[in-house]
Amino acid sequence: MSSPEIAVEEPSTRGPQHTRDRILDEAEALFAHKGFAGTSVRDIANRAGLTPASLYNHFSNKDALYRAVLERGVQPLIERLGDLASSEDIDVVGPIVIEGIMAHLAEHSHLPRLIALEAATGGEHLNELSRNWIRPLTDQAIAAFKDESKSGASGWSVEEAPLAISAWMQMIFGHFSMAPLLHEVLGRDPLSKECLEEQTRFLIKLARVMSISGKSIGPE
Amino acid sequence: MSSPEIAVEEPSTRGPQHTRDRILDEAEALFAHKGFAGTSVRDIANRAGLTPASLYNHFSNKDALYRAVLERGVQPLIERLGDLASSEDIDVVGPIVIEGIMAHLAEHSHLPRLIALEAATGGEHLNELSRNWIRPLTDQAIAAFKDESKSGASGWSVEEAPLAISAWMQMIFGHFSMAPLLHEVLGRDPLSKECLEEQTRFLIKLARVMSISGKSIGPE
Amino acid sequence: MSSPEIAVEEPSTRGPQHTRDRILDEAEALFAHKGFAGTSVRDIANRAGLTPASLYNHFSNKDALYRAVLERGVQPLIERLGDLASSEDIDVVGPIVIEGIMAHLAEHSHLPRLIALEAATGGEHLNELSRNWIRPLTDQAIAAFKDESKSGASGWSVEEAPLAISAWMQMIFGHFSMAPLLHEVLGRDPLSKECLEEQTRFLIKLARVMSISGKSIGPE
Amino acid sequence: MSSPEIAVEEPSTRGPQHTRDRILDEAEALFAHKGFAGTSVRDIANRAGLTPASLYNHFSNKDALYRAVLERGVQPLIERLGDLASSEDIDVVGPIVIEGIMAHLAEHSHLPRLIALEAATGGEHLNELSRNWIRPLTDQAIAAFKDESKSGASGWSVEEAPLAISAWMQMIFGHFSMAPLLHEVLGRDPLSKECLEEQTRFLIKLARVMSISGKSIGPE
DNA sequence: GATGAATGAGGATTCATTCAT
DNA sequence: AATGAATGAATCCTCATTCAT
Repeated sequence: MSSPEIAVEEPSTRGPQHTRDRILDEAEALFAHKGFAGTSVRDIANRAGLTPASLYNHFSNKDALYRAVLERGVQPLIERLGDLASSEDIDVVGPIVIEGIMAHLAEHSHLPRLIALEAATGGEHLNELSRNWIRPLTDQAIAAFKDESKSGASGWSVEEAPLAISAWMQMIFGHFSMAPLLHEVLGRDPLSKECLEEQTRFLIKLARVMSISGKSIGPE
Repeated sequence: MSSPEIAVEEPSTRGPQHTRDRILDEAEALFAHKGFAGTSVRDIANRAGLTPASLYNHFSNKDALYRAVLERGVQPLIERLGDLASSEDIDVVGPIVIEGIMAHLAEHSHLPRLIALEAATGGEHLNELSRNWIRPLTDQAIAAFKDESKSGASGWSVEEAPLAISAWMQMIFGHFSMAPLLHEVLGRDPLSKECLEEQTRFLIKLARVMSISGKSIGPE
Repeated sequence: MSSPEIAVEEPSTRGPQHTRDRILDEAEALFAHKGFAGTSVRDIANRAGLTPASLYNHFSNKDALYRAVLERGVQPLIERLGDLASSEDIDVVGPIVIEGIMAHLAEHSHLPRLIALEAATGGEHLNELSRNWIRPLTDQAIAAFKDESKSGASGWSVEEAPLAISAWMQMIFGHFSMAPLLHEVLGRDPLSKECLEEQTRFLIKLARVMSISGKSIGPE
Repeated sequence: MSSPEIAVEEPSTRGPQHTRDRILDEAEALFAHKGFAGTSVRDIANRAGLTPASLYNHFSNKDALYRAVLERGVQPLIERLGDLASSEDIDVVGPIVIEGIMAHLAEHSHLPRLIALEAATGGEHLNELSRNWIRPLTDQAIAAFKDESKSGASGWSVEEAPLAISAWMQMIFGHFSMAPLLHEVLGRDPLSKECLEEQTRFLIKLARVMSISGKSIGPE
């Protein structure tokens, strides 16, 4: 139940760095490591250098804290993805998007785990999480995929769009959310710089394979 | 914290069907839905028609119960996979393996969620889980992939084997472990019969695409 | 909480040696080591090679078992003491009584601890314990002491009889009931053969000192 | 299991008198009456006017609480004894020491019972109890006794020092630790003022007898 | 903003005991 | 005579939360 590797992001500014942020940092790390139920308010508070009672000066609830963590973490991720994806030429943009996502997730590796936990358990916040954040994104991606498949260039049918997007989501998120398992199974830390680069290259290559070769094959 | 949809597998034979199995059934469902920490022994016991105290006549611990759930669930899965995968012609076997896995997971959809939770949190049992069950499987799959890539047929290099296997793992497991999220995002239940069939067809097609077209492209 | 040194008296006749006695043996040892509340029926049963349920075929409750232990242990002790003490010439008998008591207690060292626990806590059974067993004994001893002091030989007054008897009781019982503490404090095991012999000699000498020198001093 | 006679030391100042001390008071009384295992945290808390949960704001453990009780009780006792015993002329000081100890124990009669329970069961804390508190004291007493016996004045040999000290310890502590039993057996409350005075006089007399008459007798 | 103290609800687990087999 | 399974009550302790200071 111990998880020693949880790093304090900015230990330099211990006192300031606005308490609220310190709480959010620790909460994010703990929620990602132990899930909502497995994380105690006391743990979060103590790690942030506070009494549990003091924490309630900043967040009204454990639940509100959790939501705040989710929002603070997910919002910029989504924005970033939105920025990256809102372009035209998929062939050109694809690699850039993939690289961008991977880089961002690498720097905020708690998030995919957080989302994976929510996704698997169907937690209470899954609803707003999916409605507010993820759904807009996937809708956008699905639309883009459909555009391309309609043009007949890819070899994938329009109906396959959700499946393809889902598959990509899983491959990208999975690399981070299952990092502890992959580390044990593959013998390498998926979050290490080189491993991330490899994975990024692999995904880019896969994207190319999927988009090009679909043509020459046709539906089944 | 709501979990209305948890089904009792065989409500017909309430009394018999040996208590121990009833406990394991309920525990599996609850652990998969709420995680280890989020699941109370009382809940499991009550659902199995027992007092918490009685449950301790069958399992010495919440932890031991969890391990038993894991083992009972994972072992046949792994065996099944092993059986399926131990054959020769990948082009022929591939689809069969994929169909087999998908069918099995569909019938035991708690497992992927259970594993995803363990994988994300790096729980205490992750170690034996990976060492005893998952690692043998991935090692086998990686070896098979390497064989094929060495023959030069696939267009993938030997070094990419772990990445590919990892990707496949995530796509297959992800479909189940993120089912609640996908349900919300895509508007369809990933566990519905038709959705499963589509997904299976999609993965088979993707496998074909990857193995054939890799050739005509080469490394990056 | 472990107490490894608890010996099984007769491991030769494991099966037979009438279960009931095996239970009593283990119960005596455990009650003496951990007190009534600190001893669980399960522990006793398991040590006796039984299921707790089976134990209830021999004793109707934990309490009845405790009483049985007390009785089986105390009765022969008291009888022995009674035999020893029912003689005339204190100067001659004294040493024999002391030796006898010490020898008996040495062989049943659980008893003094058991009694000390009851005595200190004023447990529920203290009443019958004192009324039925101890009181008759002390009354007898007090009477003997009074006889002697009346004769003017000892230098102790009649009123001091209870105090003297009490003191002797404490010295003799204390050597056994505080054995664990004395072991730590004095660095020697009070139950070892040589230590017992020393203690016996010391007490005999003390008895002589008390009975003789009282004369030459007088009441304060 | 009944313990009707437990007195609340200072019921006057119920609210204040710092909660922590109230807890310690009640815990001391209960531990002494029922032993560690027989005392429930709930009981202690309720008697101190608290919820069990609140008690944990003051002590992290039942065990920690027990240790605190032991320390708070034993420390001043030991200090007192140390003060009393650190003087020169045994013939003069002896009575003063005995009176001092008896008076102190009379006012803190829980302690001897507490120690007797630990001593009899060889509890987990016996080790530090003996090492930190009791051993220093007995060592000092033994040294003093040896000094005297070396001077040839007492008639006791140096080797008998531990036995003598042990005997005295048992007589003094025993009077309090076996108080409930003695009350039943002797028909008088050993903690009553007159009984205490008698016992004190008796012990002083006994000390005189031992130290003086030893001379004229010699070793056996 | 921070905290010590308080608390009701609930956590896992053990207890002594029963009963059908 | 022995046992596996069941249970209500009690065990110690943690939880999220509140409130006066």
